[in-house]
Amino acid sequence: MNANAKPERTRLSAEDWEEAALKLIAEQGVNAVAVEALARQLGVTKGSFYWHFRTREALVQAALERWELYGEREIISQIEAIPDPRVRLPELFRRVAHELQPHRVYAALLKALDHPQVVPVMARVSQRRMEFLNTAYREAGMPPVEALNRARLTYAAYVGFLQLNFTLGLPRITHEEFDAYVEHMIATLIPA
Amino acid sequence: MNANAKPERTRLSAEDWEEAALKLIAEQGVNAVAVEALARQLGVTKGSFYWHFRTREALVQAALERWELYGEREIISQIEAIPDPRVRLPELFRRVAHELQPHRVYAALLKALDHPQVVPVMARVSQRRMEFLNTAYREAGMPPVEALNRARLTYAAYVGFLQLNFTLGLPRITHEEFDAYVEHMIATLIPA
DNA sequence: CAAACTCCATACTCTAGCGTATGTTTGACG
DNA sequence: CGTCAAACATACGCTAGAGTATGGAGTTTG
Repeated sequence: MNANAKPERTRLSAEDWEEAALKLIAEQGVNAVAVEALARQLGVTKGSFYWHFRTREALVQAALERWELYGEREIISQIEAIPDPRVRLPELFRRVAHELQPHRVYAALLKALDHPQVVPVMARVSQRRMEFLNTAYREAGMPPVEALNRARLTYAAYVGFLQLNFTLGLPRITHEEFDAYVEHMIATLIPA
Repeated sequence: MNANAKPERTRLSAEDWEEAALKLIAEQGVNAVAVEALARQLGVTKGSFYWHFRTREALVQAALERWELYGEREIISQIEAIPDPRVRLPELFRRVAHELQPHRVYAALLKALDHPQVVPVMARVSQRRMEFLNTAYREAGMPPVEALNRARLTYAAYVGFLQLNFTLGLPRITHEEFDAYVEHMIATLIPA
């Protein structure tokens, strides 16, 4: 409950605020990003905030852009390193399934789609990921039109899963059940 | 811009407020449900509202329960009337795909999943629908475990589609493309 | 070491939106 | 046609949270 989560840096930068905002978004959603609350959490007051940002909206914007920029480099590059295209997709499914931490922000943003600022960011990110899936399916030997639809379907299933299991806590699925579900997805959505 | 959208009923009931709230939810989300704004829209003032409801929260609750109760009777009963189980699923897909009006509220609630009141409602509704899909797959001849996973996958795809195309306005899909996508879903998710 | 800039505290204003208190109209019914 | 309760108006209080004004402490630089 204390305000000293971070090792008590003496002075803050704009990036510190953005990181804190992102953390708060992941934990409590975009609406929870209030300047005074954030300031308390960082051990300072509003006076600090309004030196770094002109408005609250500016902070949210900066945090979202930061997430869009640095948030998803890892997985995609890891997957692209896999030579055989036919191994790539199942591997992608399994890795995404088992590293659910990076998806926290994405899930939080999904349920904050009221907010006008998050819509364009999510649109861009989702679009890029779907195009990645699209080429992955084509490289696995699927004809173009079918690949596009399959990419849409796959990504919709991903988004829907986040909503149904992260946000809604539908009847808590067990680990074994979850693994079985993932394998079922692979069997259903990836061509033999 | 005038306040006389409805044929100017002299006096209102609680149900009128609930309906208006639902309409507002569908159009602008749950957060837009403010009592003074709603009152203006109905041509009255707050004084009326606080006669019918004890609090704003009570209105939202009543509106959600109303939606949960009366909102989805039609489609399911229509589908259950189809005798052949193997025709049922494709038909369900196509009808759901082409009557996107009733899904407006569901989509609006999906992006309002911050709000604590909507979570249990959405959990119940989603759960029921997934169980409906589950039995549908079993009756179509699919083994139980696979049927359950396929139901999860199908419903996740549905939810994700709403998010990606309603809320985010991803590159506006054409009618022909959309029909092709639906047929692709049917071919992929429903056993031959 | 003094000027100048960066970072932050304190104290304030302003607005939106919920809720309350209390008076006023309408309409059904004896 | 008077009565009483349902339905509404008006005016107010209250809080949360964004934004402002201003001054001071800490750090860098000439």
